[in-house]
Amino acid sequence: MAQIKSIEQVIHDGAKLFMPSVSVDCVIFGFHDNQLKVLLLKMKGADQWALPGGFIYRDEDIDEAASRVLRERTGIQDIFLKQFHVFGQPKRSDKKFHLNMMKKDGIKVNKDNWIIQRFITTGYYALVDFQFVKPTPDFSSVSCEWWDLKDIHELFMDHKNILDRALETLRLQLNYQPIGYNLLPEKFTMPELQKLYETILDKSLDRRNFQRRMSGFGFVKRLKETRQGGAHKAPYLYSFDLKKYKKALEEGLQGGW
Amino acid sequence: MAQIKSIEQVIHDGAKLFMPSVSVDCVIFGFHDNQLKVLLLKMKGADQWALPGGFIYRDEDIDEAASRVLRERTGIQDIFLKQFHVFGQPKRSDKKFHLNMMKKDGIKVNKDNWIIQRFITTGYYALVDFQFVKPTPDFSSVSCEWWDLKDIHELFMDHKNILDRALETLRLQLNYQPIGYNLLPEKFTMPELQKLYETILDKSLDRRNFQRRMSGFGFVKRLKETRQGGAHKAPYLYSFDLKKYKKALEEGLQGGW
DNA sequence: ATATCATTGCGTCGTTATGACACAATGATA
DNA sequence: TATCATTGTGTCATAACGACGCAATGATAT
Repeated sequence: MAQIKSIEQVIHDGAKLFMPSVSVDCVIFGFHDNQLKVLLLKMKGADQWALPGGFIYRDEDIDEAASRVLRERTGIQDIFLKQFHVFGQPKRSDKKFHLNMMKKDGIKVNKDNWIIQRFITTGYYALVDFQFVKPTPDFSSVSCEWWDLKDIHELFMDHKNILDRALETLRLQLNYQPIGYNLLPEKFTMPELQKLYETILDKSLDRRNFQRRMSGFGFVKRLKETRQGGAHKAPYLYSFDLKKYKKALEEGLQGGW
Repeated sequence: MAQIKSIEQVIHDGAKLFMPSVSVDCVIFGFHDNQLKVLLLKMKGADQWALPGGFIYRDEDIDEAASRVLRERTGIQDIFLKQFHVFGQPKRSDKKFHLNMMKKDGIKVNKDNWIIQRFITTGYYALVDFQFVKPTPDFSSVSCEWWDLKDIHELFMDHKNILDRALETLRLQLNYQPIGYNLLPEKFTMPELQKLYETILDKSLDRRNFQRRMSGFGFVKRLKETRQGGAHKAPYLYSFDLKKYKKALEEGLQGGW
């Protein structure tokens, strides 16, 4: 499984290497400066941004394919990753657009080539610790960057729709998946955790009730250190008790937000 | 899009009609005699039961393909249907098994035929009103029957795994999807609704607290009729106020079970 | 040095929701 | 007519929740 290095290679060898008709797209979430971020690729030959994606090798598990894409784009080995939806409308990819894009880039491709057939894609969302990511573009893109969630309005193909669905899934799974654990660094403050919840839920929460409830769950432990350097009172640092966290999530955190 | 009538036809025309590599499988839930039921197919040429499934026509939405499978197996037009997971392990289908099965059935198939390639399948779960279903086998099966959930132990390929995942999804989405509405007949009793919840959650609930809480949500309305014919006190009939039900589900029913 | 001020940590209070259980009403069966 | 499983309604103590008060902290301004 040699890594793909050019569009030409995909066009030439794709049909042989990969499964036809199927792809994966990844919504990679990070959290930094109290903002939810998404990793995007700027595409070659078009002034558009896209979600990182890829194809499935003929003998590769689809989850492993997504995991591989994640590794290649972020440099991180073990990443929290979940499927959330299959996007299978016949019109979701625009053949003419693809052909034009490649033409611009000086690439010749036959009209019945593997790459411009209809694809059904499985959407994955991933949660990463922002600080460890080394954004790396792939063969189809010129750069790979973190975007602030609120600044993303238009994306390649149906990728904005995919992103919106990922966010919706994140919201629904907040009580069932270790979302805080995977998005935050090992040590974090209660206001940071709250801000993460508020961003995902898109609503503000009462600071004191949030603290009480979160503490009540019993899976965050307060450390003896405080976060220094802020302009005000130094808040305590916390970390997750992963064992207790996962146990609590199995049943689902009780109550709504 | 002519309906497929025989295995021979699929083998012969499949590659032309359908997308390669992708399929759908449906876990069709019903509720009858206070039991959760699943619709299964008994396969030709093998003493095994399988989930209803199908392929995706080259110009068909994947959700529509699942919907079509549902229509053909149940005779019902509008069915509640949700994707829940993609099963994409390379080893999930066993080429040799398929070849043997067809051999038994006296069907010749080339080793590189479309049908025995690797398939990635998208699992859907469907909720239907038991009484309206007319179970109908497809080209690959000799019969189509309702099975009691608790009697299903082994299925074709990885279908038992798919079923288990569907059930897990049902459990997790109980507070977010109109599951009661779609599984129960228009009029139902509170004990019936409770039994449905208990079956899905696999735990018993206090009758009186269940009634209080369910009434408190405000989307079940008590009718003036009672269910006659039972051996004991005749319970009141209820029906859903669909508008209020859906509104409540948007935010998710608060609290756990 | 001292006052200012946003932020943090901890607590109160009234209301509501929850789990556990009691008891009377119903209506087919014995 | 008595019996009995089942249904409808209610009680009560406890826990959880939302809204809010207030003092402690520590960087910045005066």
